[in-house]
Amino acid sequence: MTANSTVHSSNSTNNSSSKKDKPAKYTIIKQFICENIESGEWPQNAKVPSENELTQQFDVSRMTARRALQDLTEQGILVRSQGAGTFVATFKSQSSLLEIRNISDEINERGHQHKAKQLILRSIAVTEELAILLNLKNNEHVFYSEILHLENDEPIQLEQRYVNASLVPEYLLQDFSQITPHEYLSSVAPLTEATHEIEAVLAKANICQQLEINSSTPCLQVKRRTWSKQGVVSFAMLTSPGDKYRLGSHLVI
Amino acid sequence: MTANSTVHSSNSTNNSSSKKDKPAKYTIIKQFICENIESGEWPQNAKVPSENELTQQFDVSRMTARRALQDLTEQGILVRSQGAGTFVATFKSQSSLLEIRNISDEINERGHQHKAKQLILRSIAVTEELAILLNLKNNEHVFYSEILHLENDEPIQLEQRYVNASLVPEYLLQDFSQITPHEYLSSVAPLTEATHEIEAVLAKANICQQLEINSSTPCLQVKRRTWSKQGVVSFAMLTSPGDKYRLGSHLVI
DNA sequence: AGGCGCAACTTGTATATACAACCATTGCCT
DNA sequence: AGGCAATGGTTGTATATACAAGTTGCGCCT
Repeated sequence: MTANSTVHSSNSTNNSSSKKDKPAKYTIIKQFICENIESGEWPQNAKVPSENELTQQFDVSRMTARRALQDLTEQGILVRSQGAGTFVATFKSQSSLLEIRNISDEINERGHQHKAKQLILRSIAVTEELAILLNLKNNEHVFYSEILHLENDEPIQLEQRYVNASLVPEYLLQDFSQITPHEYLSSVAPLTEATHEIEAVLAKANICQQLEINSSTPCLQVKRRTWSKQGVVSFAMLTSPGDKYRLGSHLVI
Repeated sequence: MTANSTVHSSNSTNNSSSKKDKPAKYTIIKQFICENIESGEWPQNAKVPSENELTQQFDVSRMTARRALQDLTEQGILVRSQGAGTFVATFKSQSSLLEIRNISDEINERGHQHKAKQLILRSIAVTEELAILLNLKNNEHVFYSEILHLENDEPIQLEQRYVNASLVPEYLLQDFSQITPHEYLSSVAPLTEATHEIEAVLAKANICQQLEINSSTPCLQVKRRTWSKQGVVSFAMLTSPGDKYRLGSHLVI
């Protein structure tokens, strides 16, 4: 059992600093540039230091300075022109589109009444597809909830949600007629990212039954994956009758 | 398919430009990777060659191979994990709502061929509804265009567009089998803002006929109003069969 | 059989260098 | 004065190298 020597295992935390938060050099340069733009020091169309100037200023190689400029260009913050220089972009694409909204907020904003009917709430077996969607590793569990949202007592949306159980272990204890899954998840694991796929489909028979529509009604189906810092939190499939519900978004370019 | 004189392929003419197009080495590697993914050779989650393997395979330096992988990672096509390798991303958003995109670019990015068929292009009478939508004052004219977009010769989207004639007086002179309305409007009056409404509907009979679908196929219908500095430039209604087209978006919060 | 550590591999960061392509300005020549 | 060529500065592409940091799996040892 090798109890003789103090097991200075590789995990001995020999690091003096509490966290190894030493940022990369190019991130420091990026911050420097962003701060100057934020503060208005460098207005739109202003010329920013060239790669060589940054190289001297920060005592880094040209490729490092270049990477900072390149990253910010890909973010749409800077514009580069071969031979001319690098400039602050004129349109700062602050794409505030598609904030992830709670359907209960939406309904309330219309002055209508929102109710939620919890149909299913349980742990389920992990299929291969689910493992990919939620980016699961071995032996992680998945919770499943099915909730019907009502607007003035009319079905407006069926929410089928798969949740990474290891990230949200107490999901099954919630009462989703009191709080929506979206609200609960946001409180437990704040969102950092989301992807949507939007399709027009004919819903399956069981969904049609819940939504009280006939099988030929076109439905808007949104598949939404949400991330927190820890990883993929949940995958939700939201189905709404096309004649009762629509999506809206506003994009400022 | 009736051979139509107004049909324009933006895929063929674009790539072989008159200039000498010696592509950069890293773009060749990117193409190689994309082709393998497109063809299904490398399915989702498949491991792609490491930087060192690409270095040998293409006889380039590691930084060049790296750039190819990096670029595709930033496009969301690949996923990289330090120590583990590079893999084909599980989710590739089909189109982004976060930027207002040209359907021809979308189709070309999928490696498919885009054609546009101009059905209608004329001045129309101003209804009250249109006056509200386009925020018209007195005696302003409206142009109307109807264009069918084809992906690999299959109808993919019907674009019905109303344009503020006083802001874009030369709209009727354009040939929209050569340039999409979106491209033309962007060049004349750069966008500053846009709103979308997304619905699932059953399309009207004449639209179904153009899209070559039957009347019970659910369609995704996007209504888009776009602004320039001068005001509302155009209102477009984009109708696509739900079984051929979907919208995607990626939102970083 | 099981746990542990090490080695091999992979990606991340960083430097130094070289040349090509492009832009804007300077200054010369007509 | 006007046109044109040279020049210096800037970004784009590419290579070679080095080390850090993370993952995986093999194999030794207990």
